Amino acid sequence: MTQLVRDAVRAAIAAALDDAQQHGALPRLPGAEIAVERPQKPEHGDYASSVALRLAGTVKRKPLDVAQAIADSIQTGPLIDAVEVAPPGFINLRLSPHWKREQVNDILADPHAWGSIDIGHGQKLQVEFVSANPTGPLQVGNGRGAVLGDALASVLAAAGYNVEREYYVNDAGTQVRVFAETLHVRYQQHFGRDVEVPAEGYQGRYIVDLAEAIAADVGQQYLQPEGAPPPPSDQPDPLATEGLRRMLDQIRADLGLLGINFDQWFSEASLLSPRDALDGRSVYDTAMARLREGGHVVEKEGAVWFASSSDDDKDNVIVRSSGEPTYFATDIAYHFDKFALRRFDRVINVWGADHQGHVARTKAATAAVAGAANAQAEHGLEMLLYQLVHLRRGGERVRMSKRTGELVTLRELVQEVGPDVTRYFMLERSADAQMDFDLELATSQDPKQNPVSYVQYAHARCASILRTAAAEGLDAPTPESTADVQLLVEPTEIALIDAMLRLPELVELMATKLEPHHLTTYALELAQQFTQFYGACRVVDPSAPDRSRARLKLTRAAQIVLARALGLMGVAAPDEM
RNA sequence: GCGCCCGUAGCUCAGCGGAUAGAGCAUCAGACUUCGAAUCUGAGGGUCGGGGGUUCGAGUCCCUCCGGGCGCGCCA
Repeated sequence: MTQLVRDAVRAAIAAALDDAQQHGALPRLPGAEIAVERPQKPEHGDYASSVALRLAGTVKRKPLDVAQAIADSIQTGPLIDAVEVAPPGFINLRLSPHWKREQVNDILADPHAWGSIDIGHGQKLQVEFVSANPTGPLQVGNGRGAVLGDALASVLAAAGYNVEREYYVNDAGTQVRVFAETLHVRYQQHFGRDVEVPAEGYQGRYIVDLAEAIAADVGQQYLQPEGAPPPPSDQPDPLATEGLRRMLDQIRADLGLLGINFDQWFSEASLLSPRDALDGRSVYDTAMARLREGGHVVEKEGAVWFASSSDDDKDNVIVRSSGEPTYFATDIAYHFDKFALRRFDRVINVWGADHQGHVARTKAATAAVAGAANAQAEHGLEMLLYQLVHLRRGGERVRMSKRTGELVTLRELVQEVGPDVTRYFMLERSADAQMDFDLELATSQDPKQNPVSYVQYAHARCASILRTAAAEGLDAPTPESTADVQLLVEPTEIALIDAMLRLPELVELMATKLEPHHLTTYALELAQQFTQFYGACRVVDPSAPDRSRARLKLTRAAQIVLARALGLMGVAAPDEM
């Protein structure tokens, strides 16, 4: 776990501000927020604060004077080496190079800890993502949610949360019924019966394949007598169950190809079955009872509605006039389960932007149904929306729909370009950015020109240098090594250390704002800094063994941090390419 | 019509209210007897969609217009 350097810098400035007021260099002020940032230009130091610019107005002094008064009181020491004031009123701080070099030893001391911080305090946090209906294979668009959710979960774990990854399996409701009907038709067609897929059924080829695979394995055992009426929907349907099981297996395998594994596959249908812990009632019934008791339910027009107390939303139907619950109703029960029964402190649902209209009502309903049992239900639910992926093939837009059956599956994409490129590409853009995925471009892309290979190459090169050093008989850069990191004085060496030092604060930023896409930019910059160091500094040099051993430590540290950045993205960190 | 998101270099996109707006790709010019050339060095390329406003300071915040995406009470 790493204490954030920025916080130490901020504390030093706060103390200086306090000190300047005590000595009368500045008038008494109400507590001001101290903004600390990383300047873009190296000549502006490692950290900068604009606090003087903000205060100048209220104390009616020139910004530069205020900055100077604060700067004069900043204590330099082992961490802060120099303080400068720059127009129009910035305070620029430089960290001690000696301290920076020592951080290399810290990175080596606990390779798995670098980049881990503790803003989560072990709070129980769930990231729910993908959650695509198990009525068809995953699409390219699902891949974006998959990659985003998985990287976010990794980032939050690095930030000190106790993270669970969950996939909500919609194995109940309308879509499953349509899936079952279609599957029955295809299954019967396989045995030569003259039946048609209903108009609202799934037209896709994959469901024919599924029916044939089942028929090949089990024969005719699910065949109903010819012309028999369809079984009532509340009866178990062995063919549908088998079909769903196989679809889920395929989804699980597809996600496995991307290196994504869930802790929990949560069944929607399980919300409807009785539970001993709830006195034999289902989660669904319990949640609905809570809603009624809380006065959140109104009945009108023959249906049951969730009465919104928020201005953002209107009333929404939870039980249709037909008596059937809506998707929203089971969703309320699901979130009741998350907060009231499983007691998560925070839940982040990663949703496609087409679900934007559900955000307000789901939050309101969650607070209403679970707020009494778990206060976190009031504000602990957040939705991370990602814009949908538009596929193109050349200039042509590819329309996707499970129902019409024109599909570009995630599996096809991953098999074509590989999991690492898929993940990196999906992660490169912010969730808010619309994304065009040109299949022609993606599949023809020269791997040599891919940013992900560049980063992986830097990692592999670290490994290669370490191998060469071992062959030359130089001792390994272990934490016990007596190599002196203070010999790292070249500009490219310090720049590389600077890049490594940024990771903990980046993790904090990503975890706070739920923005894992910064990882790609960071990984690229880190790889560039390493490559520049490599170009400027000979590491394995028998004529200068002490310096070689110091640079080996730096190389090993760079490998560790590159591996961590790649690991958070879920991208492989190979020792050879 | 209303709500959310987007508009930044030729292309794809970063950019926590701060200093001369960045990267990758593409283009052009150079660099391998040297630890991995899947590399490096350099160059060109921008009225940050338009217009107002707030601020010491706006690509970033507010208003408005234009363009694109998604959604809008008994689908999921």
